[in-house]
Amino acid sequence: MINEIPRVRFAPSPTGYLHVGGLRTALYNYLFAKRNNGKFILRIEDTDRNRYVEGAVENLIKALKWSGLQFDEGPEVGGNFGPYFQSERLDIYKKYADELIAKGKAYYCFCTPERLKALREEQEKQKLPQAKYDKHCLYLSKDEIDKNLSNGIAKVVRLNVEPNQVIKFDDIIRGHIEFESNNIDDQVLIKSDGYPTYHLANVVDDHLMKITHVIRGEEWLSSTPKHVLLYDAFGWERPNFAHLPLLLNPDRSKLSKRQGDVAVEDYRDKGYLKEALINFVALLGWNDGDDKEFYYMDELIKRFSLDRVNKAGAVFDLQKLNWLNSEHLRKKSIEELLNLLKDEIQKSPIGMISQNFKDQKYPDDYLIKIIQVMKERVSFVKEFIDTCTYFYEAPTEYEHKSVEKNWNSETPKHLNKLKEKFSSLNNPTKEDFELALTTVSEELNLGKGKLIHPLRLAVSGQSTGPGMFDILFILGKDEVINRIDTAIKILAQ
RNA sequence: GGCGCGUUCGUCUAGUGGCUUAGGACACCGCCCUCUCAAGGCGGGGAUCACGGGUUCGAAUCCCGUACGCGCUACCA
Repeated sequence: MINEIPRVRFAPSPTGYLHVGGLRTALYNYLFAKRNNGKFILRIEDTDRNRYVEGAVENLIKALKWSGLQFDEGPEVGGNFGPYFQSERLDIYKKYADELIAKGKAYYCFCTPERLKALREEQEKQKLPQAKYDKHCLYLSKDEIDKNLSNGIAKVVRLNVEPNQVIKFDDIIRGHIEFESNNIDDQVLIKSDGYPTYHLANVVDDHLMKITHVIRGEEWLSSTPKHVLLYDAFGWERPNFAHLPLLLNPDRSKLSKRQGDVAVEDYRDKGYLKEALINFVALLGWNDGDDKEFYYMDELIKRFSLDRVNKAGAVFDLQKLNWLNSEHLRKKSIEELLNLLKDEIQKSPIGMISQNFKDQKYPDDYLIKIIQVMKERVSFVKEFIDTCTYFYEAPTEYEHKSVEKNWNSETPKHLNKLKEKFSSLNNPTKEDFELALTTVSEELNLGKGKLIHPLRLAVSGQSTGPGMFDILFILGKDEVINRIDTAIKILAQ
């Protein structure tokens, strides 16, 4: 055990998408593995045939890869401990279930769903502290069992929980925990369709796959004693357990679909950077004991430790995610941003932008200028487009409030004057534009602001944005003059 | 109902018995900067550390109880 290399697994059931809570669990497993030179394994827990979803595994793997959580063993990449789909390991579970039955640690149960239901109702009526299976089939004679078996009567295999035991284990995050076996049901291990339940499958697989640390959500804490019982029944060494606090909705219930987006894919599609999502989710339940909040994956790997994982659940706070997204966006190089922006423009639903891009009307150096002036003003890549569409298309409408405030009967005259001055410029720089405007303001004996605001509105249609001379420079002389002309025409109406 | 886990500003959290008049971040508010919007800088409000008892010279920190929240309680995972 001492020099064993750590092996951890992320074992989701394929529900169709990767839940952000699952992402956090996967991330902590991944970080733990990388930090300790161990292996990160992906295992698909697809033992519920009623919940089969087409394409779910592919989506899951895609989302995991997008997030940067590359697994060392699992579907597609293989490994020495496969298969990594539980649905392909049925014979293994059967073998171990048989072993348990032989040892008297498990038994066949032929009770019908109807009997079970009636039993539960009866127990409820009697106000028994907890509803449990009554071990009826444990006391079937050998002959009865054989007869039922040979007659093909539907059966399950149940764990034989001995009463009056105290089940103890240690959790890395929560410390020592005890359960009384009297509170633990004779859990079904093999369902009547021959598939195992989670409880059997995860124990068998974790043992066979040599998992050293079981790092999973807190919702599993209550069933851990069942797993412990299984390890003990098999005579296997128990792995270390670490039960992570839950991710919560704003109302502090378990994070769910009904109260917002829960799929990693949702966040990806909304334009969140994977770096930001990872950074954010890492901080939901873990910190390094200092004030650092901005992390890249490699830094997380260096710093992560299960000892510093919190016990209490954490609310998924979008505002902080947004902030981290803008932080990560700003740290990106121009080249990276250029590629991200180009991807985004192709998808742009605004006006002719996407088509113009395909017609190569936005050369790289043009986009780079936009990025340079907008970088400090955006939180999402798409905002390089939709908060400053005027860089891509001439404005077709002008912000109403700003029109009222900044355009008046004098404006056409001022704009004309500016147009004249700009016309005389030759390939003007930002400074040339500024000098020209300053000159006009002196000639007109007006404060610069009296010209800047109306002009900003004329060329951008908006009252907010980067420095106005930056806008002029990026648009270029001809475009600026065209837009001034348009504004003058509109003002004449 | 039973069992388990949890509880520090609205949110994420620091804090592991004296360094704490409980620190940081997000969000919010104000000021500065300024052609606007951001960014940045400065400042502000905001936590009787769930509550009640102990232990101790001293407790957010240790113990007990209570309350509240959450999770589990399936032939789901």
